[in-house]
Amino acid sequence: METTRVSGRDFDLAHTFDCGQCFRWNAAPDGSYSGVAGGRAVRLRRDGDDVVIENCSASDFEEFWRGYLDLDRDYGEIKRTVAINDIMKEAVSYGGGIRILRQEFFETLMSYIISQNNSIPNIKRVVERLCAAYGEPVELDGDVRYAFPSPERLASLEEADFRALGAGFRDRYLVGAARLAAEGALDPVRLAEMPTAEARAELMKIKGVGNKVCDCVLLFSLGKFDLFPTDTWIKKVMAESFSAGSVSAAKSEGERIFGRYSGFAQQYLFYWRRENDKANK
DNA sequence: CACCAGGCAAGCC
DNA sequence: GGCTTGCATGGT
Repeated sequence: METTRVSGRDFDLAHTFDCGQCFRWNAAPDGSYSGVAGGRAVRLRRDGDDVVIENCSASDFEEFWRGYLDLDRDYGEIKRTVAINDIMKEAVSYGGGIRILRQEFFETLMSYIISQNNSIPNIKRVVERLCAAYGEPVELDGDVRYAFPSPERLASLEEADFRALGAGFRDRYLVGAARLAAEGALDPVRLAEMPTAEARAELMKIKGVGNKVCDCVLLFSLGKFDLFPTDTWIKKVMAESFSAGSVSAAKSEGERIFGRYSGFAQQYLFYWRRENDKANK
């Protein structure tokens, strides 16, 4: 099996894949993580100071994984810049191995529509069922995995099909988004080139996409790092530690303070606050 | 049994 | 603009 070796500097597998940004990566008992993206299935394993990507050829790496894993970015500089106070130092120290994955646009859009008023384990279940039912099979270690389905494939589904996967009331949003994407009305290249505010206005026209889902899609798939997605956890931490008492205040404060690094700061805070809550229960 | 989960749209003011 | 309510489903 072909493997590719990369630097593990500022790159921790658990931080990156369990920080809540993605829904299709799973830890094995040995600490490795496997997942599917870009129509490719791989396993990642730490080896000393390196990370080894299994089932990854040199061309797979250059064409896809280098960008997906955001390996050309200097996270040291980002962490120094966002560590502006004790809370941020704590959060950065806790999740210092997070990298913001550059996920595929359509998958991210559909996954975050599913995420609304839902729990992370359930989001993962529904997305996995969607892939198993309608995605192309991909092999890893003799196992069959499934790629995220294309817009064209999902555009042929009805509300009842999404409902059957456990999507609940989000079924009509998913139908609408899949059909828009299949029509070519949502061009990720064009959206990525647009200024953040314009891209937001464009995405928010989709039923089922509000402020938070919109910001997550733009941050986690199109590299709009100047956004500070504000969910229930970020609302909590911004109220507790930055005296920003409402969702709108939390978002505008976060973006004012962290600027072009808002998305990184948000993810350190989210991971730190949510994991600490789990630990204290 | 309630209550919550990486929210949102619609209706109201 | 901001505030309230209903919403499918599964877990605690």
